[in-house]
Amino acid sequence: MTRTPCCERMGLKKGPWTAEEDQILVSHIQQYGHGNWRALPKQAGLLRCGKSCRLRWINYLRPDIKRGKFSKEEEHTILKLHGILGNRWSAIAASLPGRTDNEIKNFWHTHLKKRIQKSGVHNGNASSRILQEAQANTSLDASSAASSTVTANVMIANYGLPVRNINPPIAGFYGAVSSDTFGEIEDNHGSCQLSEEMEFWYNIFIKSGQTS
DNA sequence: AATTTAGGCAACCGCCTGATG
DNA sequence: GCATCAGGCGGTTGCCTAAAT
Repeated sequence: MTRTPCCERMGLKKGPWTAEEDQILVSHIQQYGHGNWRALPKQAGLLRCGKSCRLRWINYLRPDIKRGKFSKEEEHTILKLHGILGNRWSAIAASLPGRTDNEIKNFWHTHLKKRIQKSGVHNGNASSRILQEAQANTSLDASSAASSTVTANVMIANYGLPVRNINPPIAGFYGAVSSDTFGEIEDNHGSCQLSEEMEFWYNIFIKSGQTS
C-alpha cells in the first residue's frame, strides 16, 4: 500500500503564491499557529497542500526572515560550514539567523559553486578551498581516512546525532585535513556564529583533530 | 526592436526519520 | 515489531527577468 502524496489530491493549487494567499496564510498562522500543517490549508481556506503552506511560510513569509544579499561574513560562514558538513543546508542555515536552507542552497548553486569551479576546484562535494587544500596536502593514507570514518560514526552513535546526516566528506575532511587548515578554521572560529550542532562538529573534527 | 541565452530564485517532488497507534 | 502519518530535508525543475546578440 502506497501513500498518496497530499499534493496529488484533486483540486489543490500549485505554482506561485498570490498576495491574497500569502495574506490568508500569514493571518491564519498569526492567529492560530501552525500546529498541523496538513490540516492548516483546510482550516485557513486555502486550496494548497500542507507541504506547500509550510514551505511558503518557512522560506518566504516568516517574519524573522532576512532578505537581500548575503554579506561577506555570511558567505564565509557558508563556505566554512559546507566544507565541514557538505550539503546539509538546514544545519548550515541554523548558523545563519534569518536565512533559510532553501536560500542558502540557491546561493550556493548560483554563486559560490560557480566561483569555486572557476578557481579550479571540481570535486563534487568539496565545497571550499579549504577542503581542496586539505586533500592536496594530506599525508594520510586510505586506512587512516577509513578509521576516521569509524571514529566519526562512533561519535555520532555516542552523541545521538542523526545517522542519515553523516556525510562521507566529513570523515574524509577529518582524515585529510592538514594542520594548517585546522589553524585556519580555528582562526575563523570566533568570527563565525555557530549553532549548537556546529559547535559539536567543531569540537570533534577540529579540536580533537589537532590532538590526534 | 526582437530574439536568444543565462542567471536567479520560488516551488515541487520524493525520500527519510521520528512519532504514534 | 509493524504500519501509517506528518514533518523535514535535499535535489531538481521551471518560470521570470536581465543581459547579450
